[in-house]
Amino acid sequence: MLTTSAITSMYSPTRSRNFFLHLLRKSTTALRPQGHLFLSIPNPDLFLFNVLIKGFSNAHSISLYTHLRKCTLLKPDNFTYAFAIASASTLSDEKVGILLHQHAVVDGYGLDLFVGTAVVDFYLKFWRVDMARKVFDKMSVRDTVSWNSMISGLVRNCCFDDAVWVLGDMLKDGGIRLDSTTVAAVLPALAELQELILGMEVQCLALKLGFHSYLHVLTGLISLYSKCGEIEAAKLLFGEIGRPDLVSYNAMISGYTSNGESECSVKLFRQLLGYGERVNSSTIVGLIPVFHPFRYLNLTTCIHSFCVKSGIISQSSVSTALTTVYSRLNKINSARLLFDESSEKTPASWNAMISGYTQNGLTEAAISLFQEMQISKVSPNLVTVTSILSACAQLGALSLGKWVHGLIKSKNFESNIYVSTALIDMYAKCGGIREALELFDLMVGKNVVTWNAMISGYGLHGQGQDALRLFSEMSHSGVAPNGITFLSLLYACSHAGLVKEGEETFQSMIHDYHFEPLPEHYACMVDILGRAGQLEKALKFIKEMPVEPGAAEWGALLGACVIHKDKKLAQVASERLFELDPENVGYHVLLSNLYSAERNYRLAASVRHDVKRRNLAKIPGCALIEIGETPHVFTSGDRSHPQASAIYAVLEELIRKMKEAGFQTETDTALHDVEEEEKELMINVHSEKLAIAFGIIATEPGTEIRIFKNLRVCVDCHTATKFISKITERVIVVRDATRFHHFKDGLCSCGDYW
DNA sequence: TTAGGGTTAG
Repeated sequence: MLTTSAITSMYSPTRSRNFFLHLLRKSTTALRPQGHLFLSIPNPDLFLFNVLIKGFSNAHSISLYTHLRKCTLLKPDNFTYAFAIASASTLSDEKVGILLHQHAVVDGYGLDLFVGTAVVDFYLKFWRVDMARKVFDKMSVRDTVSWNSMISGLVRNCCFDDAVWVLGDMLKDGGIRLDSTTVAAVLPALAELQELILGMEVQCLALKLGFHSYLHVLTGLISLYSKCGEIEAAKLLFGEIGRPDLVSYNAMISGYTSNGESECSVKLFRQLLGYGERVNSSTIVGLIPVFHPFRYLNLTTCIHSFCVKSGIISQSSVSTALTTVYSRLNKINSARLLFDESSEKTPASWNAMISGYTQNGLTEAAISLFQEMQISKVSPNLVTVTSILSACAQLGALSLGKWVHGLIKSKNFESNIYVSTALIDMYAKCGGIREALELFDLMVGKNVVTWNAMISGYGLHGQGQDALRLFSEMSHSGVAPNGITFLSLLYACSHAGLVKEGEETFQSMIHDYHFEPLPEHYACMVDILGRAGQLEKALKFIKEMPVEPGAAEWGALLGACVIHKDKKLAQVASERLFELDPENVGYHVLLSNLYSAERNYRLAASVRHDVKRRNLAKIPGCALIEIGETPHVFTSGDRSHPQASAIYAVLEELIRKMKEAGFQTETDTALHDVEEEEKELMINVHSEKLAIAFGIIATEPGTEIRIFKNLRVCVDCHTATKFISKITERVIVVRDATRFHHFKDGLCSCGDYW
């Protein structure tokens, strides 16, 4: 170990400076300024200062620099600045580096090769791409290291296009040779951009220059090929490595995973464990996409216990990755346990848990954890707000959504594409289609998800033509549609009763866009035809499908049979459904409704009995209304609300007025085999009617009433709401399980089509 | 040189 006194004794003109430097390089980690021994050296020269500034390369370097300027007559040179600025890059505060840069500029070293390179690197580490770019462009002399710093820094800042452009400039600059670092730096950018051809050119260059077989180059190439879907090429390269290290294993594992070859991925992972290799967080993270609901649960448990045994569970990236894995497996309790046990909770850990909840539909849990996060003084970041917006959208929590929007504005998160897309989706799903459109129109750089969110928003509100118009705009904008785009379009057609347009979209998807329909697309077509009453055509469509029809298609047909009261076809569909998906209670309910409507109570009862026997519970319907920021939830026949008696009185009065205006209770599809009068009573206290009645009490006359319902709105409530909107002169917006209904002046925006 | 918590359909 080299102590400060040792340095002092070594510092004599007789010793060779190179030898001294050599010793220092070997043992800088052992160096700590003890007292001010060094500073007591008589007349230290600039060389010694520079060597020590470089040697420490941390906050001590900055103290030395300050001492040099304040307590000596020495003048810093380009080396001093280069080393000091490089040290400033390791600090958490950017102010020091900016100040040093200013000093260097004043002293005329701002664009020096070494200083410039250090400055570029510094700015890129602090996410100031523009400043780095400015300095780099002004430098008259640049070497391989400065080009490499620029390229790797741009990649770190996710400026992949720029990184590739800079490589192009570097190649044009004839005097500069690229090295293996250059190649390794640019490969991730090419992988991210899926620039396979350019990547192959870079590979050729690496071959020509003789560093193709370097481990870090090969690893970069494996990742490039995997991300471009060329898994075979990646496999070949992996085979070329004699003794792969952990990093190349990780690249190959995640390559298999992202190409859907889960089995290979898991096999390689097991091989890695078999070699007794340590696994790191990247390995686990790279495996995440392998985990689907109920797959590899055993493997997860093994990985988990491995992480515990080897101690890497204490790394927050590992426990965060495992939290994500458990929530992907729908094992949300295990995820929560891990989250609670993790000692160091980074923003990513919070986000993994919050998004785990939203992705499993546990929106209330997501929101309450979000509140806990704020109590813990962890500041929500881009990812947090995106997840919370998704929870708001699912829940219809407009007031929280608006509050989050305010937070986003205050933190300047609006320009992020995930955030703005989630905002559009939130507004659309909470009934604010106008607000959604305003944000959408203002957005620059929309991706396919953004377009999909807006298209499906239109669909949700029954604006089928607008959805189709937006799709044609999308086609002109150069963003390629995906499966979800077509699904959203088809749903938009379905909700708006646009049969011809739906069929055209389906055909265009296959023939113009060469998109192979998935089961969901077929099901959606069945839904379009079936809802429109073309039941035979729907059946024919199912029978002529090139793939075996599944529960989705038959389910859509059964739904249509119930709407159009076709018992015969319903029996055909349900027989298939009970085989294909015996656990699903929804089909039983649909069938029972159909039998009830036909007054065939014996059959209806037998279906219900079947449901009971198998312990398949029907989801109870409930409706939610927000008054101010307080949500009020009602279930059918609910009397638990403090204002229950007032609510029931208003409802009674409304029903009297409705009947005067010609309203007749629709009891056809009610489940129960009871007397007409009694059925009417049950139906009149459906949750949404109670919520609307409360809305009328709790808001000023003329205020729009917004209701959220977990199930599809029933025919009777739909008709009733139309009457109520006219009688009370209110706009009533109801979001049910599949769409929005805007009631006004006795009419609904869905055109009675839902 | 590997990986990373996030948005769209139902």
